[in-house]
Amino acid sequence: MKDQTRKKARLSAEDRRALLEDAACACIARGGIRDFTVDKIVAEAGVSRGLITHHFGSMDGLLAAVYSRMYGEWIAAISAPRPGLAPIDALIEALVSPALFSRDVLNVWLTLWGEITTNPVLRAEHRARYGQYRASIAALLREAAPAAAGFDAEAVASAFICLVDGLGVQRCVEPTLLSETDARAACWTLLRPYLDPVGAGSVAKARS
Amino acid sequence: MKDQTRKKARLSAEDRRALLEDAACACIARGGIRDFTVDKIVAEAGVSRGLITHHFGSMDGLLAAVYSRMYGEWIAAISAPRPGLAPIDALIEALVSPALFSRDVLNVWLTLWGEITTNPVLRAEHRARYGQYRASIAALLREAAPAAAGFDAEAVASAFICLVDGLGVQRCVEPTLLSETDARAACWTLLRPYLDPVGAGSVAKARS
DNA sequence: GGCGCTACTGAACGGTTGTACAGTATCAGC
DNA sequence: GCTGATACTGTACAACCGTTCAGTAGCGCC
Repeated sequence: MKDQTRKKARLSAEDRRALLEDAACACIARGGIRDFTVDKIVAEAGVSRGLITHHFGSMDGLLAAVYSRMYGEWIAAISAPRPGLAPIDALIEALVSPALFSRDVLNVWLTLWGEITTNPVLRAEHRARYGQYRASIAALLREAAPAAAGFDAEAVASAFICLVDGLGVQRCVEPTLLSETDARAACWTLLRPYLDPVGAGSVAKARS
Repeated sequence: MKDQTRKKARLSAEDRRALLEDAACACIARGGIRDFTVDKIVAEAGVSRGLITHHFGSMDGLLAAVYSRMYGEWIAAISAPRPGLAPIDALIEALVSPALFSRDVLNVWLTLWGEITTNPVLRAEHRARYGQYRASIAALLREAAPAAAGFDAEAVASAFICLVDGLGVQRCVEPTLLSETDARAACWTLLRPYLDPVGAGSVAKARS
C-alpha cells in the first residue's frame, strides 16, 4: 500500500539524477561496463526504462556524470581533515580507507579508465581535474619535507599518484593479495626516503 | 584472383588461434571490451562468424586465451637479456619500451583487468602467474642492492609492480601527460633510494 | 585418386542493446 | 480547483549480441 503511493513520488531532477548515478555505480561495481546497461540500471534504481534518456540524454551522458561524481568524491575524501594526523599521514589513511580502497569503488574506477580511450567527454573531465589533483599532492609533499631536502615534489607526486592507481588495480584484480596494511606500506616505501631522510641509511627498517 | 585462392587456405589450429587472438587484441586496443565482439573480431581477422566458437568454444574462451598470451609476452619481454645494461636497467628499459609501454598494449591490459572481477578463469590465470612475476623482480632487486642494505625486497618489488601498473593506467588515460622519460624517472624515484643509498642524502638529484 | 578428418562457412535463432516517442500523472503557481 | 510544466512511464523498434548447427571444402593418408 505504502509502496504503491511511494512509488508515484516525484523527485527533483537533481535528486533523481543522483539516484540514477548511484544505481549506475552499483551496477558497474558488480559487473563492469557490461552491466552498465539501461535494463540493469533502471532495475537497480526501481524506475522505468525511459528515465535515463530523460535525465541524461543518453547512456554516455550518464557515464560522464558518474565519472564526474567519482572524481569529486575522491578529491573530497582525500581533502577531508583528520585531526591528530600529519597531512601526509591523513592523505594515506584516506587512500587506504574503505571509502576509497574498497573493491566496489576501485572497480568503478578501473571500468571508467578503460572507457576513457573511447570517450572524449571522460577524457576532457580527466584533463580538467588531474592537474589540480597532482598539484595538491605536490604541495602536501613540499610542506611535509624537511627544509634541507630539495627533491622534485612534482616528480614524486606523479610517481605517488601512479602508485596509488596501481594499488587500486591490484586490489581489484586480487583483493586477498593486497591488504590495506600492504597498501599503506607501499605508500611509505615510496615516500619515506624523501620525507624521512634521517633514516635513509637504515631505509630497510619498516615503519609500523 | 590471388586473394580468392589465398582465402581458401587452411591453417593449423594453432596458427588460426594465434591469428584470432591477434585480431581480438587489435579490437580491444581500439575500443575496449565493447569492441570485443564476434562481428568485429571476425571482420578484423577476415574469417567467418563461426570460427571463434570452433576454436575457442566461446567468447570467454577467447578472452582467457588473450589474457594468457598477454601475460606470456609481458614476462618474455622483461626477461629478454639486454647486453650492456645492468639487470635493473634492462628491466626498466623493457618496461618503457614500445613493446610494453604503448597505448595499444596497455589498453588491452586495462580492459582485461576490468574483466577479472567478473571472470573466474582470468583470475585463476592471474593468481598462477603473479607470484612468479613478483618473485623474479624481488630476486632482481636483491642482486642489484648493495650488500650492506638489508631492505625488504619483496615489499619493494610489490610497490614497484603497483607503480608500473599505475604508469600503464596513466599512459592509457592521457598519453600526452606521461612520456616514456617520465615513466623511467618514476621508476627510479621509487628504486634509487634502495639501490643507490650512497646518494641517499642527495636523493633530490635527478638521474639523467 | 579416393577417403576421411576437420578447418571452416554462413544462415538462423532468441535474447539484449540504446533510443524514440506518445501518453500519464504529479506538483507548483494562481 | 484549474492549468501548465515536466517528471515519469512503458511500448515499439531496428540494430546487434553470442551461440548453434547443418553443410562445404581443403588437406593428410593410404
